[in-house]
Amino acid sequence: MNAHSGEAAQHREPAEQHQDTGLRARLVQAGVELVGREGVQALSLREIARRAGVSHGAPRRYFPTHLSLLSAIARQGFADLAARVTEVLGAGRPDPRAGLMTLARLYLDFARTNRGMYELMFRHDLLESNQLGLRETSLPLFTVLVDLVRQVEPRTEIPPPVVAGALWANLHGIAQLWEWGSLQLATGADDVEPLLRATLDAHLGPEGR
Amino acid sequence: MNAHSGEAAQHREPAEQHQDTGLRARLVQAGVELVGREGVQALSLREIARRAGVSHGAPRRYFPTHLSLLSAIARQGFADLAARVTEVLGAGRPDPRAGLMTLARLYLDFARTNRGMYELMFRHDLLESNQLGLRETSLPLFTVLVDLVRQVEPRTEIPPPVVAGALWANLHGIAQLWEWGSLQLATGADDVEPLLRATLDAHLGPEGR
DNA sequence: CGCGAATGGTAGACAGTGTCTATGAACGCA
DNA sequence: TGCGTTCATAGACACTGTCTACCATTCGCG
Repeated sequence: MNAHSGEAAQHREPAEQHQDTGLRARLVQAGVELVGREGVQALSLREIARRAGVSHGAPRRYFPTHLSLLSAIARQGFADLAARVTEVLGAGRPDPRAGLMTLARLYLDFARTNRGMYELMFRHDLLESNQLGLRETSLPLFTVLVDLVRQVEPRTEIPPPVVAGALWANLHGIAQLWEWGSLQLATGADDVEPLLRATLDAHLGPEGR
Repeated sequence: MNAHSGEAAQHREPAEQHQDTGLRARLVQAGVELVGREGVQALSLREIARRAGVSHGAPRRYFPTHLSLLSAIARQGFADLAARVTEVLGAGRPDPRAGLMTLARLYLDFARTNRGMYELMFRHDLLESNQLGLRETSLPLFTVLVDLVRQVEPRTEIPPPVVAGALWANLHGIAQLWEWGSLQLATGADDVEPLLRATLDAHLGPEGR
């Protein structure tokens, strides 16, 4: 990520996460807070600039277009998600099956508690999808998923990347349809947990196996 | 100014599906064509009005807001999808498993060939989600899915609606991530078919079973 | 020290958007 | 004939993203 070593530290701040006073970082920060508080539709360029305390023309020096600013905000979201994953999975994790369950729950939880950000992260019409550094941010996450799948089921005719892809798509679909309310309406459920267990059982085989 | 001289709307029209000259239908029609040709972002209220040959204020009489017009367009999309499903599944139904495969393929094919419309149909920020008649349009489709699931696997501890919900979410996720290109990038595949088969096998048990 | 230049932000213009309101044309019906 | 309802037009308003002209610092370096 990053890709912008040139910008970051003019003053060599001691890397304490607090206040990178550069406007670039302030804009992203303002965008992150804004999307968290008011959702994607609040992320107009001018409003972000307002929250950052600058004029509407200021962001243009760092982000040539609105989409590039939104992309930077979304990139922050991917980074946060990845951080949570490594934080949770980094600690000793003997059982890959349990790890996958944790990962799945984490994914859905992230989508639920960061609605706006999650929506932004998958609104390809708002992002520079084909730009370097965006999908690449979510790729290592996917390899983590593939590795876990490979561990939990080393022998099957279906290649682990395909299983992982199907599982990811399933989680993504659940996150989206659940937030939308469609799944509640369709299945009559009010808790996503059974759906989640059914999904993991489906892709990985039943728990006991 | 014109728009009225050449247009006398009361000339009989034999109810053949052709040209319901009412402005309301013309606007929806124009929107459907527009989203099919140029995508969701082309669906501005003023552009739709332009394509329908009326002023930008005209739609307001039939659709109080932009979202209500977009909702009507999306509703047309749901209707088209439902029509395709009943058309394909309506004929002799020998094997529910094959029926589900057909349904799944149809779903993905619809999403692929009607990208803009499919995107619109699930852009809840562009639709009056809690309005009557929208999610209800997709509900019968879901019951069809549940019925097929119930037939193919009558005994399992997981309730058929849950299996159907997970399957639907999976298809939706695949459609979305595939169209975005994420799944191709992640799995390295260039054909969605293996993913589709793996998904059905996962939720319904392996083919032979 | 001094001065040109680069850096980083402001402010205004422009076309486009959704919504609202005032206006007016055409028609049905008494 | 005249009135009222229906239906579309046109303009205004507050936004939006982009572009461009303009300053104000600050820095490099003679």
